[in-house]
Amino acid sequence: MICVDYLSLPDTVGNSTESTTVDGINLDEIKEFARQFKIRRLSLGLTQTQVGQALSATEGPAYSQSAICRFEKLDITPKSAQKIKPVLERWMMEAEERYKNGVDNLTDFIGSEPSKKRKRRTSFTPQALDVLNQYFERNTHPSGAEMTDLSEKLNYDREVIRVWFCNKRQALKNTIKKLKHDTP
Amino acid sequence: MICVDYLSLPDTVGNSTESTTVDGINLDEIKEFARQFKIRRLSLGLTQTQVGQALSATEGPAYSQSAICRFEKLDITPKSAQKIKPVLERWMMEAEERYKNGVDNLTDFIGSEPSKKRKRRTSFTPQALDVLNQYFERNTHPSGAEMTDLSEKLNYDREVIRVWFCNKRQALKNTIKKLKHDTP
DNA sequence: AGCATAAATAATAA
DNA sequence: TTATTATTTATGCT
Repeated sequence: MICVDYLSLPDTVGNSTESTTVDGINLDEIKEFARQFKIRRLSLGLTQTQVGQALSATEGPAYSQSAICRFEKLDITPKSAQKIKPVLERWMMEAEERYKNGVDNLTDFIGSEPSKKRKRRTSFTPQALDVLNQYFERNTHPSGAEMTDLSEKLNYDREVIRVWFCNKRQALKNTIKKLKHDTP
Repeated sequence: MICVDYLSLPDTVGNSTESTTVDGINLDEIKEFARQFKIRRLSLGLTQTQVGQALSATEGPAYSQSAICRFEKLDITPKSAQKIKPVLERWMMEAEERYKNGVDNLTDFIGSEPSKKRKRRTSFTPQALDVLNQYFERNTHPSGAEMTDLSEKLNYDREVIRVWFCNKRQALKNTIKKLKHDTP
C-alpha cells in the first residue's frame, strides 16, 4: 500500500493559497475533518466500535472499528479517505441531530446493546443466593449501579453484595486453576 | 466516605431558580464543568494520564490519573470536587492558550515525552508462544522473578512478557464467560 | 478491509 | 496512593 504521510504535513501552509492536493483530493480538508470527527464522536460519548457497528447496521457501506480507527488516523490512502469521508459525515450529522432529541433517540440510532444490564431478582437467603448465582453466570463484574440496585432489591448492605461478587470471582478463578492443575 | 449521588440529579431543575447545592457548593456547576473538562481535554488530544503528570510537574497540588478519572466521573465528594475544580480550570485555560500558539507550545507545557511513539507490536514466535502457554497452564500469575526468568529465556523484553500474561488472563476470563453463556 | 490480539487508556481494587 | 483489571484503540497479518 502506498500511503502518503499527510498527517505530518505542517499545520501552517505558508507557501500559497492553494490547498495540498493529491490526485485532485484535498488532503487538508480531509485531515481537518478526521480531527473534528474524532472530537464529535467523543463528545457524543461514542466509541469507534459503536460507530462501526452502527454503520454496519444501517444502509450504505459498512465499516469496522478498524476502519474508523484508520480513518481517524488517516492511515489509509487518500482515495480511501475520500470515499469514506462523506459516509461518516452524513452519519455523524444524523447522530448529532438525534442526540439533540435526547440520548435515547441516539441510542436507538446506534442500535446499541442496552439490554446488557438486565437484572433479575436477587440475594443471600437460599432464594437470594439463587438469584446472585444466576447473575454471576451472566455477568461476573456488575457495575456499581448494578450492585446498588441488587443491594436494594435484596435488602442487603451494598458492601455485602460487592464482597460476595469478589469472593465469587476468586472462587471461580481457584476452581479453574485447580481444574487445570489436576489434569496435566 | 459520605458521597452524595449528585451525578444522578436531574438535568432540568424546574422547581426554582436556585441551583442544587450541598454545603454551599453548587453541584450543577461542578457537574457541567466536569463534562466540559472532558470534552476540552479530548479536543486537545490529551489523556487523563498526561493531565495528571502535567499537574504533578507544575506547582500547586498534584493529581494522579486516577484523580482526573474520578473527577470527570464525579466519583468524589462535593468538597473534593470543589477543591480540585479551580486547579483544573486554571490548568485547562493555560493549556488551551498554549495550544493556540502551536502544538509544540502545548507539548512543552505538558512536560511531555514527545518521543513516546507507540511501541511496535511484538510478534511472538510459535516456540515462544508454546513456552508461554505451557507456563500459563501451570501458573497464571508468575512472580516478578519468574517473569524475568522467562523474558531472559525467550529473549523478549520483560514488559512484553508481563503484558502478555495480562492479556492472557483477560482472554481466559472472556472465554469462560462466553462458554458459560453458550451453555444454558 | 476485517480478524485477532497487542498495547494504551480508563476505571476500579487494594 | 499504587497495583490491577476492564475497556478502547491500534496494528500485523493476509
